[in-house]
Amino acid sequence: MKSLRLTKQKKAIIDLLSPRKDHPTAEDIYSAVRKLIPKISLATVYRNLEIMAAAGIIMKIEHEGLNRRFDPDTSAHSHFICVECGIVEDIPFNLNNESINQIDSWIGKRKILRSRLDYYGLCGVCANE
Amino acid sequence: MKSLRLTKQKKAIIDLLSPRKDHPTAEDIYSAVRKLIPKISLATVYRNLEIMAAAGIIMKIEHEGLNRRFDPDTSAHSHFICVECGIVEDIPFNLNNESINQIDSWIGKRKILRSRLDYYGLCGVCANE
DNA sequence: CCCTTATTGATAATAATTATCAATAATAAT
DNA sequence: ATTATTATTGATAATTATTATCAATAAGGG
Repeated sequence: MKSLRLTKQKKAIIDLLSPRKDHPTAEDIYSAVRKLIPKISLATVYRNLEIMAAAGIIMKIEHEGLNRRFDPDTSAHSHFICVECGIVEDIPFNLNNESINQIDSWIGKRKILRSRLDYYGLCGVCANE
Repeated sequence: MKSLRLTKQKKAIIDLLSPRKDHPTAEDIYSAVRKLIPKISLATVYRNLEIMAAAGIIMKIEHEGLNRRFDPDTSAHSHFICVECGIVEDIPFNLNNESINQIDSWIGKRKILRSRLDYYGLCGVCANE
């Protein structure tokens, strides 16, 4: 009977990620959490981020060209990715379900678990250049 | 005046990719094209795939957990990714623009270049297990 | 044909993530 | 409580996909 232990490492990672809106990478989180637990290992950070993502506590987000990032907001929402500077912004609207309904007849035996709608472009700063 | 030369390597890669519906990786294309040009280098395959994707001749597709794949179909279309076996299927419907319109007021100075709507789930085969 | 420049092939380098494994910490059993 | 059991950690090695390097080759223009 394996139990999931909420270690001080996991707690520190969650506490650190929770308030953030900037979708940090594992490396970002590592350098931040090191201020609290200097001896924490990068592997532990990766490991626990994956475990917590699998448990649905946080969300793993992967986008073209960028390395993996993590988001404390697990609700269905879209991201805007600047192709110039790589910033990832939340889009404050939910993905509408029309496209999902549209493909109903195509689905057949397939089972759709989730969808992802993302936007790529230039952020406010990069658009002025 | 740099010109883009359609070398026999590029031609072989396109000819090979064009009829395929299975979204092969660079490695897949490499092993296939080696039957035509045994001495072709993996680097050449990667290089030319990137060049042709940048030129808009083919499309580069990147999805969570999978390595980069290439698609001869450059039209806007969604993909269905099986989280079990990793197969990438085309969804024969276009992304509707409603979600894009919905975020108009949020856009501000941002410039949206493209969007991507993908579905994750279990394919017909994997759903029966 | 020669000259210039793009492209190739071979290989080294990079970089992010994952695996390994002995040491440690947490919980459970006695 | 003390010991036994099991999960987790930290350190580091391994992996793997992709990118960079660079001398050699090939292509096309004049």
